[in-house]
Amino acid sequence: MNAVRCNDCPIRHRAVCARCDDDELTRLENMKSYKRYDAGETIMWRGEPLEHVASIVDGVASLSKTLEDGRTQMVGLLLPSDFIGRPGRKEVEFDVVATTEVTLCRFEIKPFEQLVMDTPHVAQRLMELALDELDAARDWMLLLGRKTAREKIATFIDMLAQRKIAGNPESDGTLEMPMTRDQIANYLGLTLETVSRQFNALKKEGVITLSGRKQIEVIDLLALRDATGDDSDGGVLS
Amino acid sequence: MNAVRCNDCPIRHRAVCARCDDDELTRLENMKSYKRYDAGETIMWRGEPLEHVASIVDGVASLSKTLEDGRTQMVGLLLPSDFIGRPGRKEVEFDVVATTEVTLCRFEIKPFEQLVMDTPHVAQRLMELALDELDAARDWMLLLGRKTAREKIATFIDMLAQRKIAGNPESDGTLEMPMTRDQIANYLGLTLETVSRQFNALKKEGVITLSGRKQIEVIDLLALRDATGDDSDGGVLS
DNA sequence: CGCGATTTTGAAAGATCTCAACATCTGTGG
DNA sequence: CCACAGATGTTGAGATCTTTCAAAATCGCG
Repeated sequence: MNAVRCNDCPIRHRAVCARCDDDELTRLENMKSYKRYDAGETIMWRGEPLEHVASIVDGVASLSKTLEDGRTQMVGLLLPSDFIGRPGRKEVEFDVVATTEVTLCRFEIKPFEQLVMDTPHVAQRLMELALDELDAARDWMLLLGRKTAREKIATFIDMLAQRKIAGNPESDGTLEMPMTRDQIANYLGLTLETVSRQFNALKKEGVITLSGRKQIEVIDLLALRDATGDDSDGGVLS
Repeated sequence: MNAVRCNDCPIRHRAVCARCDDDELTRLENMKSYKRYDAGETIMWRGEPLEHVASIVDGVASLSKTLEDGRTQMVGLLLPSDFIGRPGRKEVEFDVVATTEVTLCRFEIKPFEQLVMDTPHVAQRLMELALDELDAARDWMLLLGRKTAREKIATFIDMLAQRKIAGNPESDGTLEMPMTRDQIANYLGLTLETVSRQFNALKKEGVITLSGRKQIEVIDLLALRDATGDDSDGGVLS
């Protein structure tokens, strides 16, 4: 069921195949298969042998690690065009879970690794994606290690806002959160109660409004930015 | 002052040049230069244009990020053979500071980038190093987000112990900490007082002994492992 | 030996978590 | 179309952990 041809793919220009020429694309086209997962479904378990690598075509997935006693921490959030799995790794290092409904474009690992050996375009793009993830992970480390609960929540909302703006310039400040309070807590290194309290504190102060379970509207973006604790000049110069 | 020839280099087999053949090595040999930094010296400042990339030949360096009000968090620890800087990036994303005395093997970024384009061996190794850093960053996220102060300290000591054992099999459990309490605190997302208290708590329990400022001896490795909060089977089978 | 830097220790404040009850949402079946 | 049930989210109060502020002790270098 390869409904979508690579040239029509929504992530054609950002995924691991971004730089591929027509020949390379044909080769990928022949080895790919789509697979859909429901929200909440586990895509890969930690320790499982790695049989496929994949690009996220649609939806949001998370990577998480768990301590002996069950405490868990998300260590990555995968959005469309992000890549799952590493050539050269035999096992999955963490649980990969579909946060929303997710569609993957999968490749069997053997032929994909061969492709990476053959085509610098793919290897290069894979490198860029890995470095982007590393940057994101490091920002996250600062958040996890040093930010207060309030700053964590503000940063999280700000991140959603920026992504929304980037994707679709005419934004009215309304956002949809792709996660439950519990998932947000696991993302931010908090408990779900604290997440709830901080959301409602920002609401009480008039920085945001909440409606339904997943709708947020940003009322005062400056106040929100201020609450993140980050340097104020986050690249927003004219 | 290129005292050391690549073939005699202590990190020859692990650094970015690990897979290079003789021709490639000659090319690197011609573009490299060594530079030494004192403990505490800043190697690169955040936001600085990236003019060199480098391998750590000797010593320990750290990457850190800082919040508006001065709170700082280390986001990486660089040991010999680790690589500083990314082809494709224009700026340094964080402060790089020499934790101990450090010797770098530096390459100017332009010719190095050209080399990466030309030689899959270097690109491939760079990719592996980046993925290793990503794994380390993710383990650190779990620590920062979910571990208690006690678990953080135990994990830190265990990490030192494992590195010591890996480097030098006949180990007697005596370790030298490469950092001050303050630096350890910045690494673990704690305050220096909490670091001190947790070290002394482990000492009081007979898990470790402390002598001088930087000497630790691990008395009860099992108890230490137990205190890390990690899965007990950390790859120590057979 | 003495001084500055680092580390330890104490006490109190503050933040987040835990446990528990209650409220609200969503979608399913009558 | 409504009512209901389970899942999700909110709120409260107290416990716990870590930080903060302050002072004293120790280390190691000159």
